[in-house]
Amino acid sequence: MAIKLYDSLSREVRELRPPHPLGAFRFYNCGPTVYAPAHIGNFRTFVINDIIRRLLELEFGASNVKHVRNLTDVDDRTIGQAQKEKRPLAEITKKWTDLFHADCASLNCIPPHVEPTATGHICEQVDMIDVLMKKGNAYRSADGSVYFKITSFPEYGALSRIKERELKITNSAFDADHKDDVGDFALWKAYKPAEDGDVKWTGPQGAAEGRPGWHIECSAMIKKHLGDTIDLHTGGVDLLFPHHENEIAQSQCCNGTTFARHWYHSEHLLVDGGTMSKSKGNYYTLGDLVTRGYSPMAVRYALLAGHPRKQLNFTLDSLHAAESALTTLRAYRATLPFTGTASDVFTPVFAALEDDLNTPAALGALFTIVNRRGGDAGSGSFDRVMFALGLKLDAPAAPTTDIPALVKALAEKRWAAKQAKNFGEADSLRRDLAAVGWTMLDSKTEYKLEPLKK
RNA sequence: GGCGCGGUAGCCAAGUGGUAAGGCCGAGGUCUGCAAAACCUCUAUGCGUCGGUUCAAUUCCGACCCGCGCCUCCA
Repeated sequence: MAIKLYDSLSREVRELRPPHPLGAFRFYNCGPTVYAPAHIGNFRTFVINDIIRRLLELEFGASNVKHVRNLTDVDDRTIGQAQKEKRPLAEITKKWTDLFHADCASLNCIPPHVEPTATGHICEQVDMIDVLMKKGNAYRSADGSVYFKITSFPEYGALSRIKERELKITNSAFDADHKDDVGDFALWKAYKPAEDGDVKWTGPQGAAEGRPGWHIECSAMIKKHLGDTIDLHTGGVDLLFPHHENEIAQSQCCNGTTFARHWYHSEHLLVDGGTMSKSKGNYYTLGDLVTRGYSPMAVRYALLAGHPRKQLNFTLDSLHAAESALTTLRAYRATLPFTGTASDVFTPVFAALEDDLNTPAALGALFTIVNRRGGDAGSGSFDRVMFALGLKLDAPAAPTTDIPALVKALAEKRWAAKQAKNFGEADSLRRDLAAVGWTMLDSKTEYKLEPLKK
């Protein structure tokens, strides 16, 4: 089968073309800015991109996919955070990079093959800016910054359909900058001692010391690690303009060829029907949800429960639903005969995924099959589905908690009473256990202790 | 103002020009001393409102109402 995916540039669902003859399928996904913990909205995008990665591997073979995702470790926000904490930039970005990696692992996201950083590619960025200045696509401003001249690129706006004249003229746009045109964007930002601390590098020829603008990093890292043309470029919708529009302008003017053959943008996550914000109290990181007793796998499931190109309303109830659904899948997996991957009972699930990444339809198809039982479903074919969705069923439903001695003692007592068929006492002890927040799950020969769910 | 998306059962959420996937919750049942798990059954004559096209519309068209996103560095 072929993977069909919406293309934001042509605005139609198109087949993802096979890798070009010279090598692997080149896939770039805009990564996080590492100045704070990523929130679950960020992870919606990364989980969706993880599904794309998995489908590409299934379609073209794992060795024929090259996946690159960057880390933005120098920009206004990272520098601002370093200044606020009065610590070196690298220390701040290392801390949040480590947490990001840990969260991705918890969510069972396959790491990209290359994870370049902006600070690790200053030369490459400067080189591109040099070329753009020489070609007349960029100019130095009075303060030594360098701007891209959007009128030099007639196709500017093709991706976002935003025309130059529609850009709002804000005060700040003219106050702080020295650009010729509101639409022009920074390739290089001149050093500002009051704001930038000690963060500065030697700039392009003729420019002041400073740091790269945000957009150029992706263009430079893509050029270095994937080449002048890539097969798929993805990110959240918010990046469509200006970030991706600007990437196209920079890369195509510099390289003189098509930048990305396919663009894909996932929609935002809403929480309780609205935008997440710290002030509304609906801003969640993965850590917040784990602290509340939800498993990372349930978070992943919940993030897949809506169509990636539609806003998804995330609620704590949806996490309950996800935990229950995963329990059902675990139980189903346990009933399957041990077999290879030959069966095609799960074809509808893959068909849904390959039809523009319809994850909710895929989950629907999966449960339809699960509920019907029968067919020649076996563990191998089922595990292949779980791989595509990235659902790890062997992960515990919730982190195990240490069992207090008191609870253990009560449980032993009740088990003894039950064995003696002293059911009155056994029931009474069950109530005592509930009072301290625990419950006993009996089987014929043994029991298990679990914390009571709220 | 410009560009774009959406309104489907208590909640979340697919989908189609021909009569509403799936998950959660809820109800009933089987099985367990009880509880839990598991399994079985049930749960939208209805898809924002009003018109139109059609043999047939939730699905196409128009208007309207409501919600959401982006419009210079937010995934």
